[in-house]
Amino acid sequence: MGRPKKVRDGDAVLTYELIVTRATQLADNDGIEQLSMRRLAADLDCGVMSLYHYVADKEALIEAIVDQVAGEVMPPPGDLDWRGTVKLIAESTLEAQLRHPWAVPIWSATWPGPNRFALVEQLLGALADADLRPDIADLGFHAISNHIQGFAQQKISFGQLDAKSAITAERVQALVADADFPRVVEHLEFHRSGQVTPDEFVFTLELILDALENYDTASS
Amino acid sequence: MGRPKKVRDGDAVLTYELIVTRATQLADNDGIEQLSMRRLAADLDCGVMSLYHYVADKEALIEAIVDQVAGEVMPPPGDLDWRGTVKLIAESTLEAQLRHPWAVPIWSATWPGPNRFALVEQLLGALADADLRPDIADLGFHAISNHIQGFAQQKISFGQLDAKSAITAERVQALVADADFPRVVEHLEFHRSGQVTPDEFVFTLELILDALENYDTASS
DNA sequence: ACCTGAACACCGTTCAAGT
DNA sequence: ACCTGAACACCGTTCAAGT
Repeated sequence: MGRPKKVRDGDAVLTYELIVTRATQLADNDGIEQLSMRRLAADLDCGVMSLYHYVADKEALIEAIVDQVAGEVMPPPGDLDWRGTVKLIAESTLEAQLRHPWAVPIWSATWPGPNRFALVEQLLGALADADLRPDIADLGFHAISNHIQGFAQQKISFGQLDAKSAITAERVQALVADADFPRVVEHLEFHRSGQVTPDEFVFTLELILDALENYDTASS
Repeated sequence: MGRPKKVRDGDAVLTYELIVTRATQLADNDGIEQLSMRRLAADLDCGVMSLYHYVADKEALIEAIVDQVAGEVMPPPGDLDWRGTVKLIAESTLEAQLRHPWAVPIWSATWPGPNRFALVEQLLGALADADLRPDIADLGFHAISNHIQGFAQQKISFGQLDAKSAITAERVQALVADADFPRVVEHLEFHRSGQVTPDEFVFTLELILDALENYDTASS
């Protein structure tokens, strides 16, 4: 009788969801390079090896927390046209990624989990509604994905530029002082000064969608 | 008299270039996760700590080998129009990245070295020749960069799909069997079957360049 | 079924010391 | 200037053993 399972902190028991959630928080707070099985176990107040009953290895854990982020993306309502649907998916994905910057560089390099597959399914579905030529739809899917991915990475990189990090500030200084790459310096300044339109994300996205639509009508 | 420096393997002496080249080879052969300071030192037949006289730390080494890859990109000849220049830069960058797949996921996440800055400078220069509106040029720069980056990652991911790796094969099987994501499965099949046009890379690139040009002429 | 400590085979890097 | 071994503070994971 009584609980057969070990009880800790009231009713909390070691769980796949708990492990993944906690690991995500750890990555959010300290960066993903600080996430280790040992630190995670210490955080969860359990033995290191207990984790391996819920997760095959560290790689699987990383895949799980990336998919956790993918799970934060809002599913689009069903009553929008395809362009509106694509736009909502893109914006929501970007927001989720910016909430968890560590996920961005590994997003496309890790095997997708169920949440990310669901996301891809939604985007492919929206593009199917556009009735594009199959190869144009495929190209569009990748162009849109790349745009989201690249914009998130860009935002993160430029964000670190203005951050407290004295070492990058020093490096930017060196770059400007060298004067070997005037256009790069100008480009950095362009971004730093906030001259870039605040909604460049959807602006470029619309440009992509226009190109897809135009190509299709032009050739059919 | 005689050589003041320690000589190993005939005339070979420990050198920044030697270290970076060797590290790149190690990453090429065994993957970047196998690249450690200790293995690199063993490869170079020197003490581990000797490396630290040429390289600040492992992060600096990683930046150096990514920049080594950027250095393989062919500089475009000066007598082309801006579209031709952009196309050559893009193709040459893609080729270099596919020769060193490990560099792709970290490419945009690491601080650029001189070779990568030179590359950015060239691309910005080509776009400057196009006389686009500054914000369109900026957007174009990122769209083109994202396209190269995303296409390389895509190619690598799908490449690993057909590779010997039994574990991904198993996972694709599971995905198909689940039938939860019919469009994803269809999309995978589309790529696997080689239905995708072989030059989708330049095709999409041209679509981007068209969009840039069209937007500019339409609004000026 | 769930949990675990000890042990193994690794890491990057500091420090103090050699030539 | 260039090189280095020992030591420190970590890693992920196997294995054998506990409840």
